[in-house]
Amino acid sequence: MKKSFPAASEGARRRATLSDVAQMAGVSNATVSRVLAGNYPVSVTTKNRVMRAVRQLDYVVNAQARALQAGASRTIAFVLHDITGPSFAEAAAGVEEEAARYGRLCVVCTTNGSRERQSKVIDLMRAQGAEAVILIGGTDNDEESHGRLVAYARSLAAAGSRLVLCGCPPPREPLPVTVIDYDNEAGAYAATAHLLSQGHRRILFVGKGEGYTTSEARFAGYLRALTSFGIEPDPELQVVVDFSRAASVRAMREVLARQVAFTAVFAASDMTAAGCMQVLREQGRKVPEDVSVVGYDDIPMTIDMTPRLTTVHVPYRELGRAAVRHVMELDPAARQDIDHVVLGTHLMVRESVAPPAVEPA
Amino acid sequence: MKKSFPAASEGARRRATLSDVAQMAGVSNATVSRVLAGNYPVSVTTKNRVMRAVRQLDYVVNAQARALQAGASRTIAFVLHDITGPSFAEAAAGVEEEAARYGRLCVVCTTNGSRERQSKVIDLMRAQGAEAVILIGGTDNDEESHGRLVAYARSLAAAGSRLVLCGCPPPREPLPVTVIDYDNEAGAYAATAHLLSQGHRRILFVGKGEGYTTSEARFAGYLRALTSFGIEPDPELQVVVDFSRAASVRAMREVLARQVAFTAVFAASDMTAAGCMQVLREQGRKVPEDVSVVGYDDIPMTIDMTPRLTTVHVPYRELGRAAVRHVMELDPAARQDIDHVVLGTHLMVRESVAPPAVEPA
DNA sequence: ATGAAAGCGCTAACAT
DNA sequence: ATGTTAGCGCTTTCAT
Repeated sequence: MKKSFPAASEGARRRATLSDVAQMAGVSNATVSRVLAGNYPVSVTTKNRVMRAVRQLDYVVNAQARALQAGASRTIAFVLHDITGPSFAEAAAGVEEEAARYGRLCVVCTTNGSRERQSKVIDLMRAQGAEAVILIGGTDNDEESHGRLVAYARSLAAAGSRLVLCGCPPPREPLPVTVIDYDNEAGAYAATAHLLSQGHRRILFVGKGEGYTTSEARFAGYLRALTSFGIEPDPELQVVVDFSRAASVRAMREVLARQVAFTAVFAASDMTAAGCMQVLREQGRKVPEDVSVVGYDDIPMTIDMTPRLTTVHVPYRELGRAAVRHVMELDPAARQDIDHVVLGTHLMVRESVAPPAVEPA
Repeated sequence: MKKSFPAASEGARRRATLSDVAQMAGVSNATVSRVLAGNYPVSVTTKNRVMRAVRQLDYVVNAQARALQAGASRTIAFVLHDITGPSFAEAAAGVEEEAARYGRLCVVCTTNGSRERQSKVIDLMRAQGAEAVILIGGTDNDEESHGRLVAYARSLAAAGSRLVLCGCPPPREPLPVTVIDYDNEAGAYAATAHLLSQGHRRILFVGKGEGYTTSEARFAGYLRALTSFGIEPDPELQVVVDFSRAASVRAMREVLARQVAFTAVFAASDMTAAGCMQVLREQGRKVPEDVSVVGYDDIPMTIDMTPRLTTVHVPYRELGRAAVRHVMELDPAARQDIDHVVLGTHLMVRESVAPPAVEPA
């Protein structure tokens, strides 16, 4: 005997309000509010009556009404290109985790790298009254992007919110912004130096994305390591591609076809490394016997690659956490300056690097 | 000369309201509202004056106020265990993508599998007035879990919202719920049948999570395939573990230590498969020459595994999209019944399966 | 074409 | 300890 349930058969019933509770409990609105907030003395008997009504009506506050009255919405916005990227997902987890700890809601928006969509999202978040808007990922390193960032920071600040930049360098001018960065350059230096100290001299850099901050910093670290080992950088060894897997596959095929000589690859991201390794395997070049490979990001799948990928660990989860924590703990009075944090990176040595093979005579 | 910017130096200034705009433009609130909504005739000159004020004040609506007035909040909630799992991330992307298409905001909450946290999150979402609450992932298959789901569905429905279950079987009783499922059992059947048709007879099933819907359905498919090939299931070949990588590594080591004989592994998830392959490799067993392996989920990293993993493709992104679409397009009047959709799964044949090696004489 | 005013659900000051 | 009331920012009748 299936008994149909009243709620559904009545369709979308009006949700219970605080007044409903008050009426049922025979008290005033204020009393109900006080019972729920628990920040004010209320007699035990009334409290019980109110709580019974709350349960009976299955009442929950209207967050909109509360936010309107409070003038703040207890939400954190997280804006990224694509939640599917493992490193972004990791950062998102950090943000969500920490937001939950502070009792904040976490709104996620993706932009697919579209500037237009980014602007729209920022406005949406201002409309929401988000306490912070966390932008993750490197940015384009041109005047126009910088200008947009400045505008975002200011309009957000003017509304009592705060822009947080994750994983990109701080703007050059004073701006009400929090920057949680990690040491991209040092990680790249360490990775390259590792290769050099194994004896590699011709190291292919794959992922020289021009005008993109993350990419530029990694490339800079590569260059610095080369220089400090007294090696002249060779433009032929610098492959310009974005961080996508597909792009690196294409690029790597092209490099191999051109017969460029190299004994090691420093891929600017693990995805890039995955693409390179696929092509190397296709062409019968063994990693690390024939070619050593180092990646960047230390995404979880690196340990399932064969050989396990040596890569630069980036603390993405902590990046997300720190972003939230900094905003939550920042004294709103002291908010005008740039608030800049740099997290460390370090090399994870695994199995994709070996000394270069001796030249066949 | 660094000019300091006014907004920041004044600290968190009050954000501009519609009244501010009205005042600056010298019109009434109603007029501003109408200009912004664009759903009402307004003279061109007034419109221009209003728009100028909007730009000058950098005004954006207060979403809370609007939602309060409208009685609806244009947000979709997405609740999952852990955003870091590649398949969940994929589904999340689908939800976000489709939500954006409908102009909805997407709130993400993780529960880490805690029931307590799940309840809290549901209430939070009721408070937010989310139009839909999408729960993704299998559920425990016990009375208590079922009871919770019933309660969620009803209280959400009572508030004009809707519960959407993604990737789990529909509840046994009529309930105001939308279920977007995929054919777990058929996928498992196909995977197992593939192995069987290659000649494998002793197939290890890793990931028999007891009382967990996803796991049970996959196991059922395995069993059915065995039966239809006239093979007696062997309990020794059924390994009980959750879907985590770490658990499968432990389990696989234990199985190998026990010297259980098998020529193929059907892992109930790709993560499980990754763990199994790691252990197999550690112990010098080649895939697929010595042991064939099939996974489940088809997460992106499967193509970077060596050998590339043969696995069952699950349309996670479409799952997320369908969840949103169904709620958005459902006539609220027709909302009482269970709304059930089943998406298909199919086998992705790659390189981790080969016929079993001939017994060494 | 525009304005005045009520009210969405809640909290907090101000009574009592 | 409890009630009354104003108002958060917006949309939307109802007037004009």
